[in-house]
Amino acid sequence: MTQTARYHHGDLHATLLQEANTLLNEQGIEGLSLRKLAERAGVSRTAPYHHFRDKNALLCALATQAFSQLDEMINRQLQATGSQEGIQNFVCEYLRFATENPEQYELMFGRTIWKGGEPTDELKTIAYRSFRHYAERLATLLAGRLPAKTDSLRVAQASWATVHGLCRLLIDGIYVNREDIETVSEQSIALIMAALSQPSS
Amino acid sequence: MTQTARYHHGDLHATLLQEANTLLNEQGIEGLSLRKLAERAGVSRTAPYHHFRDKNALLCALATQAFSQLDEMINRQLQATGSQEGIQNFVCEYLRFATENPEQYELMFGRTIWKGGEPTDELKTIAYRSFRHYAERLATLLAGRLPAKTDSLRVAQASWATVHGLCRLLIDGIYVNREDIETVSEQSIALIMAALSQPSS
DNA sequence: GGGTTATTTTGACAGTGTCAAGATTCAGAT
DNA sequence: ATCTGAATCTTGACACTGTCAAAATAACCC
Repeated sequence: MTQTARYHHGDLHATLLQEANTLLNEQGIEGLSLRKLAERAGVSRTAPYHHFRDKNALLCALATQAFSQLDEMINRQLQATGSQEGIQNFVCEYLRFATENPEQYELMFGRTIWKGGEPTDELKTIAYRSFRHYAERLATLLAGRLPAKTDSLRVAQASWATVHGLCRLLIDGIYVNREDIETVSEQSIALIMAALSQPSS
Repeated sequence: MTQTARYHHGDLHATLLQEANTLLNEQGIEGLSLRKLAERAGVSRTAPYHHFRDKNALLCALATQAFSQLDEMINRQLQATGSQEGIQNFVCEYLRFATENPEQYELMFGRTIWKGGEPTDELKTIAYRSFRHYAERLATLLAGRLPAKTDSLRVAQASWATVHGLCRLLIDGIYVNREDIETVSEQSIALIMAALSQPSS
């Protein structure tokens, strides 16, 4: 009954998720090992295996959490307000999300989960839903302004890819200047929105 | 003097690079270990350390090779021909480069080298030079067609980020449909070029 | 031939994910 | 209250990984 050294931890599942998150932020994906994690939780090396089938399962759980934050941010930020400004703000917020939690972002979109170990159904669901929400909101914002042959889904994919690409260049350490990235995205949006102002093509 | 089982390998350095490349293509970065590599080269586990200081050094050498291919492709593909078509072809070729050698691309732009282990000076040089070549050629192609406030460097950064983002989504296994990616990039280019046709803004 | 240097080897160490077997505790039914 | 089965946790082990130290072997130059 004493709080130190009881056989059962009490709520290991939650503790693991929490501690894994701080370990992830501190040391990155590469530094996140199950053994370190177990030690931090004050538990044996194999104890986590009774709460997560795999290391992959743990990572997927973390990524799922992060995606739900992102999804919430999308829905909050992309309300149908003034279009250009709204999009500008969203991108700004997206960049902040990625650069303030680079390791989480890497986990969410990195090959560790998506290519290496199979992503959970839960994760796939929320990830694709997040993008669908983005695409829907963006379509609403751009309604009637797209040239005839232009599919709004393609615009959503292209714009997401652009922001994602910028984030990766920054996060992976290839491009370092955060401010530049911001002006790049601003100019891109301005350019495209200028193109969309003119009807048809 | 017999070709089997002589103490000195003869040209281990080159053999290592070559074998590392095939191992990379077969099993990906995660599957590329120095020990497997050494075994394939028919040599002891620590032999490679006399030709490459680190595993990181080996990876950087591989990436440098790949970047020189990319650089060559850029210079070949982006000759000052008809602008829209030329850019279209370049993007197409870039996508091919990335999707046909996904592991090389991952190595070139991935965090393993850029964030994890410090990139070699040689690698940094050729990587940045490749981008500079791209930016210069693109600036030539778009000369006089950009709106007043638009910096051609920013356009280069944004467009590279877009294609890079698409490649990563594909390579990391997040987005799977290769053909979609192609139409996305085509539509993006068409949209932007349409915007650039109108003078000023 | 002798000595220096380059190359390769074996041995070792600290890490990693994960499986198998045993120990301990909890919860529900009798 | 006690027995029983399930949940939880632990120790031991295995096959990997990168990398260092020290010894062995070959090449090369004078």
